[in-house]
Amino acid sequence: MNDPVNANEERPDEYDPQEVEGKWQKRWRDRGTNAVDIAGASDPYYALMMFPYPSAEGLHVGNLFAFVGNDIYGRFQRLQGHNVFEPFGYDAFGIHSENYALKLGKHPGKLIPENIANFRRQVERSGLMIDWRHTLATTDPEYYKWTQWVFLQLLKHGLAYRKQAAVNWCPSCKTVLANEQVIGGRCERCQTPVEQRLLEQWFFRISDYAPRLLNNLDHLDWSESTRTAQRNWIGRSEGAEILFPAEAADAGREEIRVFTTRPDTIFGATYLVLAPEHPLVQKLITPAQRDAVEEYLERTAKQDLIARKTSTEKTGIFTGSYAVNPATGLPIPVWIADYVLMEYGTGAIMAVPGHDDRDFEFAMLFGLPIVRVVCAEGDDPEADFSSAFTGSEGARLVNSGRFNDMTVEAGKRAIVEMLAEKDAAKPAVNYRLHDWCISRQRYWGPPIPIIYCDACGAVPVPEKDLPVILPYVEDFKPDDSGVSPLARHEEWYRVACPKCGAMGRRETDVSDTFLDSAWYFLRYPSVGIDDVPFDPVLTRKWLPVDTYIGGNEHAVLHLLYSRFVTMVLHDMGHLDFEEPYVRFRAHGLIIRNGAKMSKSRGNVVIPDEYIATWGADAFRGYLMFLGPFEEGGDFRDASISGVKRFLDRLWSSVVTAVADNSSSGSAEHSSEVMRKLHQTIKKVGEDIPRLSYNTAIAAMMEYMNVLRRGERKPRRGEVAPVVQLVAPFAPHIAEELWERLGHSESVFDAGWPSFDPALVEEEKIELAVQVNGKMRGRLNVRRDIGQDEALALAMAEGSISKFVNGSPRKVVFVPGRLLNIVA
RNA sequence: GCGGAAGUGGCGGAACUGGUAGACGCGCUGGACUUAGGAUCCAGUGGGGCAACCCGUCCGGGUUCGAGUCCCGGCUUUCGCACCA
Repeated sequence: MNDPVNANEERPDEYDPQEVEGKWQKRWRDRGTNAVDIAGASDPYYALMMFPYPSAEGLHVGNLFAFVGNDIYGRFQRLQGHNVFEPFGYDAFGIHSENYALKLGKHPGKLIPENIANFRRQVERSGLMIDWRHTLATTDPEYYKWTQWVFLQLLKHGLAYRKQAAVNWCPSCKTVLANEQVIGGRCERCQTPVEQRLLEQWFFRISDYAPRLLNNLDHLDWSESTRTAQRNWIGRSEGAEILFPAEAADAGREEIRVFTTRPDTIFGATYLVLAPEHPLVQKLITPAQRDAVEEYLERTAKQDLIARKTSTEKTGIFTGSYAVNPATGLPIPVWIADYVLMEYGTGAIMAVPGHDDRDFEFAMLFGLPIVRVVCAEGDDPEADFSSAFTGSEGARLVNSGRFNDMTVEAGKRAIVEMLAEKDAAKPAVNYRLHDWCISRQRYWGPPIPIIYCDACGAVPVPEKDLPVILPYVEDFKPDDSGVSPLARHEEWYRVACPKCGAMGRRETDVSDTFLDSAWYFLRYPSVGIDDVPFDPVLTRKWLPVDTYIGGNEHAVLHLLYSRFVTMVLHDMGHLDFEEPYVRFRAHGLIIRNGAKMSKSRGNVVIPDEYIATWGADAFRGYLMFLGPFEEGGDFRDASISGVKRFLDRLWSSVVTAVADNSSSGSAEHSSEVMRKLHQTIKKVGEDIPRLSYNTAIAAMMEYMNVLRRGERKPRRGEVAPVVQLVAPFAPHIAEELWERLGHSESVFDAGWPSFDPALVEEEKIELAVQVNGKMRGRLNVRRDIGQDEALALAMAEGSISKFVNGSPRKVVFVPGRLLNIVA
């Protein structure tokens, strides 16, 4: 590796990143360069980055990649004249921190401040334009006081409720997980198979907001991939709810409600299936079947979610009862099977084995009848099945009485209409989105502000009594009792009921970390204000967030929850907007050796050593030059040197220009250099808003190549604008060079250079000449050359005209670009 | 299985609405300056051919004067979701 310190000893004016960066970081602190006038800003711009969980390992390149990408954007907006607010904070509660503390045998309350201090050091060393007066940590009582307040607002408006529910339980983390934290039946954090448990939990009614959360997506300026992920997660399905009359085991009449997206296939519904947890199950078991069914129910109840959700083989049992298919009037058996989920739809389905893969598999296994009711064009309606036919395009209904020959779409409408007349069906919409379980049986989170009283029930802690402080306890290790470690601390949870004064008991669960992060962006401008969570005036000035940049791993978790909380606060009148982020861009992932960075793979890159070797500016530039910001890239340190060389050359060009006093002022400029300069200003200014950072850097490199290959030394006017262009990427060197160019103010207050559109256009161009679409030559001509003249010039070239036999049949001319002679 | 994104030199990647494929960088080759260089500077660098030229953007078709870009079919990689009725 090269050694900038030694190099510096030999040549005093050599670029020494450590010295330059240290100098400017200190000066930014001393001068308050990055501080924003929150109350007085006239042109506010809120450039938000996702706040990190302050891990003990410190900031890794994945974090830094995202932060730098946002910082460049923010600094660019500032150079455009905006008052840019770029705050930073810490998502410091949660299982991450707690598990790590447990591993070390330390208290998270001690560990987190150390980690935060380390993060801050790293972030400052990286040169981010952070206003440190507006930092926050979710673990700060001054912050989580308002997290608890948010919970109380939802409770007050009936959007928080408590229910006993089968929840995802991670036996390793010993806690309940949200559906979003279960990946493929396993715990998101430790990959342990998740089990089912019944616990009393607090839920938020996010499913009530499903339609709005879905519909608003159409109008948000967000990365398409993120919007698609949210749409899929919300999972809207349109169909019908259909009633199947059934006779219970005791001869009573029952109705089984099913949800289907394919009402057109009802003539093929040859049996019904209930989820094992379905409330009608007991009523439908006939005496003859009782033992077998009870045995089955017991077996499925014990089974953990992973076995149930990922098992490929179907299991099930006949109840002994029959229901009536309202379309055919025929009796069909009612089965129980665990492939039907109680959480979705009505917990019961009409099985159409001819046209659903799962039903087909089940019917084959248990010998249930399979009827074809939809037929692709040209297929034989009476042919045997080898698999379910699930297609619909161009298909027609068959074996469906008077609906025969209808298309699938027409059949859907007609059949629901027919059944609706008998009150046996109605159109229905279902969402996959479930209510948000926010209870966590852990220690390291904000206590849920509820007090249970024998007389009054669940009583909210009065807002004036917030925060409910998380007590410092040494004994915070979770156990598998299903209750929080706080439930072992009677001195904490025993408290008077706020309503009646009788002795009550605090809720001992804490809330989900995602609640902490669901509203943090509202707090930043108001940090330091302690009587409201977010000041109405400041909020109106700064929010919603102008640009949010973050990882797509939060496409459905954090981004959906924060949209929900914002909508709720809007509906309550606390906010005058209902979407928190006007513009969201997902950045790519930095991988190493083709794999995602992770501690277990041992391929995590810590920025510190790179910054120590190359400087923050070169490292920032390298991260951005790696590939398109929205796609990420493979980290390989080999090519950092390219960016460093570019900065070295910029440095020496400016130093040379400054030293050469003779050329200051209005010296004549080479027109080639000036043209390239103006083209570069234009390109960089267009690329940054598109987050096309890699091509912006390439453009600056190109310009520097033109400049240094020129006949004479670079002059001020040729280098000063580059210092401004490079400033968002490499802020320290830019400040230093800007100062050396004789400016006393920060380069970030110097504005963005403008370009002369007339200068951007080349007057001489290379016109591409093709014959029959094949490249045959290039003509160096005036930009505004006409077709006839170009053709004449082309035909005069022997190397071109030799491909043209006789006179051209056709000539295609694209002015300024290309001439194609079709012979 | 469903959904998203993507396949371009030795490598990372450029190429806005179809119009000069390979910008920029790494690496590599040669040269200069040097006691030396893993520093710096200069030149070259998709493949084939002495050359004229020919071939080249995952594969196969198609549209077009012209396709990396558009259409149809297939393959591969990758990231989400996954018995959602």
